[in-house]
Amino acid sequence: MKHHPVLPKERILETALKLFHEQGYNTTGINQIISEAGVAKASLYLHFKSKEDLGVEYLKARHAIWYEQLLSFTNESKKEKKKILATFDFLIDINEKENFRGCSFLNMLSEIQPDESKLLAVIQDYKQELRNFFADTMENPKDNLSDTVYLLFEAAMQESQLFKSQWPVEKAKKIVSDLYKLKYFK
Amino acid sequence: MKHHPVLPKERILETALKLFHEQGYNTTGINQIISEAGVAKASLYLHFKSKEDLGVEYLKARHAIWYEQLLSFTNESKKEKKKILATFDFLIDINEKENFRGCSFLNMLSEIQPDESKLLAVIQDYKQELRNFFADTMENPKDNLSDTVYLLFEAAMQESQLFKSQWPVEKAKKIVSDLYKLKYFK
Amino acid sequence: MKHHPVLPKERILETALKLFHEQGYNTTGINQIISEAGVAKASLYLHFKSKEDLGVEYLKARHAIWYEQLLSFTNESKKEKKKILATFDFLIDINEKENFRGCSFLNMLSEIQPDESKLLAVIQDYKQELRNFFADTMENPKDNLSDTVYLLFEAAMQESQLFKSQWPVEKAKKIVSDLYKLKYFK
Amino acid sequence: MKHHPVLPKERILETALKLFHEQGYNTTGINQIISEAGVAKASLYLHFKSKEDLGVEYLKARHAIWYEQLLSFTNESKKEKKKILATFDFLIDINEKENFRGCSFLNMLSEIQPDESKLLAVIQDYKQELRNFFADTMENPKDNLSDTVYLLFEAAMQESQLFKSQWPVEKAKKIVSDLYKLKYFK
DNA sequence: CATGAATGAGACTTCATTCAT
DNA sequence: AATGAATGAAGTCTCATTCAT
Repeated sequence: MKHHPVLPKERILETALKLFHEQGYNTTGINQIISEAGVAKASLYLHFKSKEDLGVEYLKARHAIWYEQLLSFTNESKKEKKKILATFDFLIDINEKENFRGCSFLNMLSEIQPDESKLLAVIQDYKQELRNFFADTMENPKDNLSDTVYLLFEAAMQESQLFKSQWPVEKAKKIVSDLYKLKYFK
Repeated sequence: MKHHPVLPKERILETALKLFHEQGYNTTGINQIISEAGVAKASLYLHFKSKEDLGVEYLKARHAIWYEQLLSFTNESKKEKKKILATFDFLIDINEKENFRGCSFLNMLSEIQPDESKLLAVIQDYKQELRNFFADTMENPKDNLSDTVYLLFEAAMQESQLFKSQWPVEKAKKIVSDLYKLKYFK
Repeated sequence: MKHHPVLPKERILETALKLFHEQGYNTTGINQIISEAGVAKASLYLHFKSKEDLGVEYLKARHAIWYEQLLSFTNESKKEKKKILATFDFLIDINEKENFRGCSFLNMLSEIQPDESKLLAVIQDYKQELRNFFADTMENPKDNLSDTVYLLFEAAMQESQLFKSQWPVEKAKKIVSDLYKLKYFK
Repeated sequence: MKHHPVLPKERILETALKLFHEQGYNTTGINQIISEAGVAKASLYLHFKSKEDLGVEYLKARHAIWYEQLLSFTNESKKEKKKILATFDFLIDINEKENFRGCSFLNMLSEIQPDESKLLAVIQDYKQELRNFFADTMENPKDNLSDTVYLLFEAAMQESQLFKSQWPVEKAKKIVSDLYKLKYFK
């Protein structure tokens, strides 16, 4: 646990990234983080004002990674429908790689208290960004049809975590595909 | 804190019902529960083997209440479409009454660890029951179209908790209504 | 755990006999006893005034069993030396059967507090009885030579528990045998 | 309870040394230790991983003190016989000073469970060291005669704790003295 | 910049005992 | 004679945070 090449701050964030996602925010204690990061306790509080602050940085880092992966899936196609359907392929991929741990942001949402408003604001921002992504990707801006996809996407993530199965993703993908055929999205 | 009229076991469960739902499972300690229930600590462990066991009983009680309320909304109509749309009215009602605390079951899902398998099993059971409810309510059994509604319903709950707003429910309800008009559900 | 043929009081004592000896007095809780005996908690306090009282009854019952086994070994011979040496054979036998749990009385001695005087008195009585047994078995009353055997016997029990090995018993037996040859015991 | 001069870790160990020896290991709770040491609970767990670990440190510290006292008694003589007999004088002294609390190591032996293997290993080590001390002190290595003394020494400690009396020590000492006269030890 | 020591508050669980039925 | 419910006290251990160095 000693003499890592990277800086303490990075090690802390990396470790938090792993543990908060795998075990949850409340379940992961400061002690486990510093122990696995190989860092002194005071060092954590030197770089992060509080656990909530570390939580915020965790969400930021997680968002960056998550979003990049999403784009790498959607950027392979030019057509709207293919781009949209590719988002569900991304979910299948991440479910497999991360063993159905679901959405980091929704998971933290369930854990936070009313007084942890910083965390809530960050989560809302990133989810709004995802809504915007779907809206921007879909050509027809009329009537927020993109939210249909957004809601199905969110449900797919949540339900595959719940049932530890890919069926919700596959079903959501099929629903979206059918709706395209039905000209639901004009 | 003394001389309550009801039995200790009931007081414990009632208090847990309130606190687990309002504050979350991990955030709510055994001490707060017994203090607010006006009961000795050993009394809790007399009636519930562990906190996880109390959590299971909480989910059972919550399910009973929740499901009854759902049915009271859907039973007001005879027609399928109206029944289905009424489920979203139920969400709007409960969001308002409970200040957007979202779904007890999904919230707990985010908090539990792999070793708390009893809790996961209970959550999965109740969600499967909800899936079955939609399937049974919708006449056309072909192709599990009912899961479209199920997924939108789940997303509506989750997203209204996230944004502290009714728009996801209203949007989901409109989507379902439009799909009926489009003959999506045959 | 239900509908045993024997009386509750007997079941409690039998269970305590097993558990106190195997696990120790303080380590064994009242709850485990009643659970394994299949008896209500109040039933225990109906038949035994307190845990200490149950402890006293345990020592009595244990003594009866232990002493009977000891006599069954010594009664096989008529000669003093053979009788004495047989006591060590008894130790070897009981060590094997009970997996080196040592002496119930000395074990409890280590656990009791100054205020548990009833237990101490019982232990002292039974150990004095053992001293008397050696004194009565050995013909020559002069100078309490029997205490040499008593002390070696006690040490053999204690040390075989400590080292989880029969060597202390075998060594003690050999020492006594040698002393006989040396005419130490006249 | 505040502003003690020595470091918390030392105060904890000192207090444990006193309480474990006087009251026993299981009977002495962590709460009493920190209360009498004037230290926060978390401080105990900062310096000692668990109660068992504190128990190990207690045994180490106890051994150091005990052994030093033993040597101070035996080092006063050059001759083997006098050295050996001095060990029993040491027992008489410690019995008096410590009010017949017996041997810390044997007392803990009676309390520990099979899963507390660290403690058992430490106890066995120190007792083996004592065996070696007798073997090294006695010139004639033939036939492990030193174990005769070791066993009598152990019994003397145990039995004086049991009977709250010096007679077992005095008797053991006399036996050893007689054996020297008998040329038992060659 | 980095650290190990120290802490108050609280986590979950079990103790031996009593009481009303 | 027998029981299950109820309890105050205590059990071991961990929480997020601060401070002097």
